[in-house]
Amino acid sequence: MRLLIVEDNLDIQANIADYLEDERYTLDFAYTGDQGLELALHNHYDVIVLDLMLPGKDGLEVCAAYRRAAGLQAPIIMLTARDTIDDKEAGFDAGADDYLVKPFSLRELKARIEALARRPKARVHQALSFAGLTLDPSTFQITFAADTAMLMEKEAKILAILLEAESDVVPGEDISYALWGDEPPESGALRTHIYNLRKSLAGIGAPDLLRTVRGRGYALRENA
Amino acid sequence: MRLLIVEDNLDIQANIADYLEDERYTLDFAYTGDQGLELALHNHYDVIVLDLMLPGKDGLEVCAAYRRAAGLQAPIIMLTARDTIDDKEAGFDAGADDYLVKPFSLRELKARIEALARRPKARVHQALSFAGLTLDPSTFQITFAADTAMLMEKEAKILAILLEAESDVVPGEDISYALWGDEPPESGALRTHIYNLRKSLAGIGAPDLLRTVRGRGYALRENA
DNA sequence: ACCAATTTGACACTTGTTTGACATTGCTGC
DNA sequence: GCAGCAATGTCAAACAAGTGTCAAATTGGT
Repeated sequence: MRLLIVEDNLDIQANIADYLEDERYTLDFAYTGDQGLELALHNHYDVIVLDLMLPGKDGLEVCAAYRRAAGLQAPIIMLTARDTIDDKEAGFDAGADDYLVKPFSLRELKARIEALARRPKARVHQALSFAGLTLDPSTFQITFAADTAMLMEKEAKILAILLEAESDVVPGEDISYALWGDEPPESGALRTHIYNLRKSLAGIGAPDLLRTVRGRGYALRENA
Repeated sequence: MRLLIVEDNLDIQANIADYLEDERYTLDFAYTGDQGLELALHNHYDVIVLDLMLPGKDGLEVCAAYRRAAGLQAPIIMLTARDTIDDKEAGFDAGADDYLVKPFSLRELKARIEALARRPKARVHQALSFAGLTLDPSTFQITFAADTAMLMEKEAKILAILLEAESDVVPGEDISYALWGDEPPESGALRTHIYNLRKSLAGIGAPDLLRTVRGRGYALRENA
């Protein structure tokens, strides 16, 4: 089981580490809210233990930001010295699953971690859609009317960008950057991907949905 | 949202009723452990609030009995006057999802109810099975139609992970982490285990059940 | 030392991506 | 209009990374 502990107090951190770091747990630590959020977004954890008062982003902000990021939904235990009802409610509203007031017993922390971990992981599947076309960003499956098809990763990513932009024009350069970052392929691979994406769209009865705006980029067409 | 409140103290019951019985909640009440278990087993609740000290069966017994009953896994909040760590641990061990010490704030109760309710419903640790394939996680025996076979530990663990994910894609990295933690074998041992697992599946007449999603992981196939 | 389970490593195969050569389109200024 | 030209479309072949395969070596327990 993999845990993320976000806590700036080194004593508390050491205590938690001593108590939980047996063979069944693997712990990652963060000292600031930003660091914690970074780790949480780039790794998979079974449970996240999050202090409320942190340097940088505080626990509530980290919690809310993490919950906004799709696809990542590890249960969160808030840790805090305060214990007013308002704080607790704010914590739960931000998306925390449990709330523990300092000083707390390590045995209780462990019990609550295990209670949360045995709940099944929440899955977030929010589909992107526009003009009758739907894309599931995690499976790369597209749906138009009754037809479906699978896309390759790059094509799906391109389509996701265009769907998010709705009918706005997206510069090819932006798409290129989203796919490859600073170092895009030298030869126009993007052209090929657009070509393949169009073929897939035509295959499910949505031809001409993806239009070219010469010199400015690509966009989805409102009507048909 | 439908709640079951198992509590023998009529005052507390009335308080909870007053506070929670708005349009968003429907409350059922039970006064004894037996009555509570009866109701819990025959109805679907989103959350169950369970007092620890009850006439007849106490909360721990009710909780454990409910958890043993397959198919019913509403989250349970334990309510109690005691607050020693041992009691809490006993509660979590019995299968409680949260624990609240009397006297408690009704607002906190509500916040915790909502935190539990928004988690997806737990499935019982029913024998792991999917698409006609069954795995006994303790003996590593798999069954498909009339055929059975034994798996090695690693292969069984991989299959268990995939079965839990149902038809979702599980990244190879996640499987790797579950098997070996931070330090996976350098060479692709996972590939070999997948290979062997496939051979075992083919041996009992379930070939092609385990599919590869290139670049993203492995998953079980719904149909064939 | 033996046995079973696991890991290693070499190699073959598969598949998504990129390349490059060429065709087509749609501007621009003459 | 109509060159001229840059941007874009088309497609098959080449590439590289990911994955499958399997036998041999290693590990860890009894």
